[in-house]
Amino acid sequence: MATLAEIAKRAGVSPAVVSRVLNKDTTLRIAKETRERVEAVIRDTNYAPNVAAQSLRSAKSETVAVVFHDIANPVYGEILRGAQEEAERQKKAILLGDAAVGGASGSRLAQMIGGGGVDGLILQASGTRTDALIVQAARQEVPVVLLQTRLDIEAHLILLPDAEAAAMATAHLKGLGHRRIGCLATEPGLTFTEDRMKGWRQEMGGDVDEDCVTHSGPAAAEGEVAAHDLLSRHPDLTGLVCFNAVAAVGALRAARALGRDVPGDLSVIAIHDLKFAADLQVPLTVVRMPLAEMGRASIRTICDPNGARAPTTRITTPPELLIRESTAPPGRSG
Amino acid sequence: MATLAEIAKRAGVSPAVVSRVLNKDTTLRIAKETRERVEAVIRDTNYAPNVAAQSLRSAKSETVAVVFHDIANPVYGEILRGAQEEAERQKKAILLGDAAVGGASGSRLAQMIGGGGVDGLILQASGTRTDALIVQAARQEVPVVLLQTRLDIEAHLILLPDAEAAAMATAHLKGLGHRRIGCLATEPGLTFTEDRMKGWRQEMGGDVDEDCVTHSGPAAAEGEVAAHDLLSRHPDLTGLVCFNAVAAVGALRAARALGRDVPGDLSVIAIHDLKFAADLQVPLTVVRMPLAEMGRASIRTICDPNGARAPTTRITTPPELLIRESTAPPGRSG
DNA sequence: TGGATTTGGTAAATCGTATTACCAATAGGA
DNA sequence: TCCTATTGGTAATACGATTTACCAAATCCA
Repeated sequence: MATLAEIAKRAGVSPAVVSRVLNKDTTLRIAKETRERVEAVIRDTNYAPNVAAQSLRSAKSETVAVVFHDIANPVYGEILRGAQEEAERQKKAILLGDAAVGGASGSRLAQMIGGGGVDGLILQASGTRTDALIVQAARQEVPVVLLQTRLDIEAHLILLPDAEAAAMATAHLKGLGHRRIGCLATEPGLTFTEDRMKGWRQEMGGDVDEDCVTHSGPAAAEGEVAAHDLLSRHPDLTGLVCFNAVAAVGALRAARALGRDVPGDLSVIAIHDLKFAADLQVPLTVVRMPLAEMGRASIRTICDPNGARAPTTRITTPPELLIRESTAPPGRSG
Repeated sequence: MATLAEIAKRAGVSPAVVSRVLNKDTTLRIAKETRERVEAVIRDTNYAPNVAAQSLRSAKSETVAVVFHDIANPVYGEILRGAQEEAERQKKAILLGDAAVGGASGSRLAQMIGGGGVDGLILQASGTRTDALIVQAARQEVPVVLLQTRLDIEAHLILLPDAEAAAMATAHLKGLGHRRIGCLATEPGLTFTEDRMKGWRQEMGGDVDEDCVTHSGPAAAEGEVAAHDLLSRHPDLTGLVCFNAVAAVGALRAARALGRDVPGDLSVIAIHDLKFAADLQVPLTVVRMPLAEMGRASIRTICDPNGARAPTTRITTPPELLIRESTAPPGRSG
């Protein structure tokens, strides 16, 4: 394993020269031949600087931690993809955490955050698991970026065009002629849930019946239960806006179980796209969110020295309506 | 930011004592009150050791790099989940790489691998992108674990029960009475492709017609093209074994385009499960692979000091047949 | 020839932790 | 009283890169 000192010895110079050549120090005055000799040794000894030493010296790790609520969630994979992309561009590495399986205070990730091993923390998750991480981050003054989740800590918040997306979905159904439209929302109290509710209400105008709103977690099974209940209580609904596509798959199951044809008897539209949305039993109409852009923005915010200080970023890339086969004009029962 | 030296000063001892208390050095003889005093200062100053310094000193990072071919691939997410789980148990952090968007020689990940910032490298991907990483790993004598991909380098190889899975899928179709069974295989030359072919051939016995085998990449669109071609050439096929579930979704599209009812005219079975396999237009019968176990094994191998030296691990957890609705006894055309 | 610049570097001090080797003071034993 | 253990620590160094301050030798200009 080569060290700076060894390279220096081989090239017949001091370690300082090697370091300054590597880091392109413009204040270094050096003879052309010396530089070439040093560069040659670096090349053919295949030298790479020790990152721990660099990190110790510079108090920077060029690494950012990204913690998800559930890595395997098909919707959020795209955020990670965007983050990865931007990290590559900014020459940062990504330390991955999954709040579902780890991240508690004893975890290596927590140690790294608390021990200066990370330049920033991006959280898509919230809960007791991640609280430990936030505490660590605060101690080291590591900037924190929250995705979609307002918390009472000093952190930068990144939001999606949630109200727009919900409005867009609702408008699509209204445009088709639907009036009695239910809402399968995400968990109450969450930042994005409230924003989407706002968009939905706005678009519904006077037609809103609070009893036609229900909430569920982001799993298909949860969506199924909630939708089953809602559709049983309100057989007159001809449209359903789902705030989460995975939950919407559950809603599709519920509709089927209740013998309601989609889109014949019931139109279903959801926020977020799914990889196989087009291959579902009923190809699902969705409003696609700029998730990759959100991932990119999160890394950008961490890397921009002032970025994490500003309070909020709202992604402005507009959501995209992808019409498939789960929505249609209301039929005989509409 | 607290350092060892500061803690030591506050507690009125030398840094050595603090370090040895933290690391539970049993050779340290210390008065009970002194220890308690030190521990108290550590606690209420909320001290956490600097990881870069530790890493520099110990030449260990407690970090493992995991590089995927495509993070967003719904099939392989489960591997990551398993790896994450085991990493948590072993107190390792995971540095994530995606060969699709980065990982080239200039990337921070490559720098970290080459600079001793990583204790091991797990590769699910192969190709020019990852070659740079392998070179870096070799230089630092970082152990490499390959998932499913035999390469001509010094590395530990982890394999799934590929032959068994293919045999199981084929046997399911034969058990239903199918005889003319096609095979939509993965790309030729790959380790797991060959193993699955072996399992398929074995189970097919004499019934195998080489012209009924085709290959495709792991994307739905690729599977669709290949399957469309195969099914057009061989309209007599009543069964299709797909080596990859994502490609199988494409095959389902192709069957539909050709007007072939699944499972009425054609039974389709695939290797790997999909999150929404049960919600597809035709719920897909699959052979589920122990992917999480593979992820766990990869971390275990890295962490076990002798692990990466042994040449190969074959995961023995048996694949699991999940019968849904894409397979049935051959109909009128069978 | 002498003073000022420029050229081409180097020495040394961090960064924070871990560990080995050592040692003063007290206690114990005869 | 003197010698040996034991107790309870400490001093010093290495890990590898970076950077600031400094400086000898060569060159230039008059």
